[in-house]
Amino acid sequence: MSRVLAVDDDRQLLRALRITLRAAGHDVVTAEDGRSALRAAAENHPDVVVLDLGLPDLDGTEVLAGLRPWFPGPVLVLSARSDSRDKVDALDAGADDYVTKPFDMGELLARLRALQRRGTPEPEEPVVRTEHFTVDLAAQQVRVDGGVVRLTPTEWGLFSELVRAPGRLVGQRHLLQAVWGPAYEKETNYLRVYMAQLRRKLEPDPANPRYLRTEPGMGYRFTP
Amino acid sequence: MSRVLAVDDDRQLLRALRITLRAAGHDVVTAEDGRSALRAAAENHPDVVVLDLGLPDLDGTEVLAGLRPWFPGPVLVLSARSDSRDKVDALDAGADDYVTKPFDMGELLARLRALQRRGTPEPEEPVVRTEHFTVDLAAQQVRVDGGVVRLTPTEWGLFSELVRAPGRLVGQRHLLQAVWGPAYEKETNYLRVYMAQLRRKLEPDPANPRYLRTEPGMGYRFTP
DNA sequence: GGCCTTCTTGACGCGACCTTGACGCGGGCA
DNA sequence: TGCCCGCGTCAAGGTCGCGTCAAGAAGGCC
Repeated sequence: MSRVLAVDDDRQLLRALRITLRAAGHDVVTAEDGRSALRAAAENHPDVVVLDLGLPDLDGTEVLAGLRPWFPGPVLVLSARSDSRDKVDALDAGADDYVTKPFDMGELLARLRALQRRGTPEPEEPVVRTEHFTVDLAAQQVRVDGGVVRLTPTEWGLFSELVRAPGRLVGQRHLLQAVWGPAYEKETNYLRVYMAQLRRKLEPDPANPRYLRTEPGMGYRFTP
Repeated sequence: MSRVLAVDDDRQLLRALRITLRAAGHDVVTAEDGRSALRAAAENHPDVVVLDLGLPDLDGTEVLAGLRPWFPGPVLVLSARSDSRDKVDALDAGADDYVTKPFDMGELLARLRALQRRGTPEPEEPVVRTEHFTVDLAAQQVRVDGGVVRLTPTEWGLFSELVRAPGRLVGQRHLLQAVWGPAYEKETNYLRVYMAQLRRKLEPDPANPRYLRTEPGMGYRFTP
């Protein structure tokens, strides 16, 4: 989902962080001291940083100071010190959140979610364009020559499955299972009927399909 | 500097908050329960909200749910409960930070600074206009041809869910879960009844809906 | 307590969608 | 050359989902 740089000199905690973050779907990079943390951040371009304040070589605020001028993403600070002055210093040095050890992993993940929610407002706009039509996967809408074409639920299920794998061959078993369910893996005639309908609605020349190609004996392929 | 809405039923704490925040240069608005908090937020358009979870009338997450759809700014939650589950729930409900009572005022101010420093990346339009009516998401009000049209709570819940995703298809399961709760995911007849009422109130020609379109078998779509 | 609004629930007709079967065509193969 | 399998096309039947109406239940306000 996103790349996290985790910095801590406690190897056991670092291992726990790596496992937890990875299980939550993050790509994890680690560092055990301040200098390597700054180097790792510059090299790997993480989306978010989890930073322990008590590092052996640099003070936590120094790492923050080295990070902040160029790193725009959220920084969550971990610390064993619960004194308010430490929190204020870290937050004013550029940290976005401050969690005192020991902490609950679920809470850490929730705070990371909250930070990321604010950080990246729009993840992406999945729109696929071809010469003849455009497909908006988020809005579930297809336009042909500017006009909106309505697809039935089954048609959309089949079509979106193909559009999500542009240029790639999608097996008929995979399509049948994705749209109709595992019990229909043999009903290849369904595919024929609905592919014909899709071509009639979308292809400029339905008899000679250009975008929705048949791979005999294998499956179908969407070629933008 | 900026306008802060502070919500707490403890008048003494509320007074301390007002004094501290005002000394830090903020414009302060206060509320003592959930309903007046939502009203005050809609009327005063604060930049940031400090919200106590233990309110007498509404659960804290309900206030968050009422706030989040249209309020883009940061929300800092105060609570006497230090259980991790409470924190995770509040953060996932849309809170940006969670501070347990008792807390240090300096830390609270530092956390508010950190939240405001990150700013509000979502400049979401609180007002949606069409040729026939205008929707004010903040004030929860709809005007048709200049006249105010009253919507019942359920009608508004359904309608706002659609307006918040203009042009996008919203699945019936999503709508049912958002308005009635997860236990009602199968009651599609609710959708039919209330969509008919909304069309009767808003559409110029309810028999041929122009803005609230049906996508058979999938859901509904608001097209501005 | 009585009135009003709002929500829930059921029934019914209609149209669209899914399913199913039949047929023709073309390529691979003996 | 004749057969067979896979694909495309078409049409018809049955089912399902949607819109509509109305009546009963629940809750708030005077």
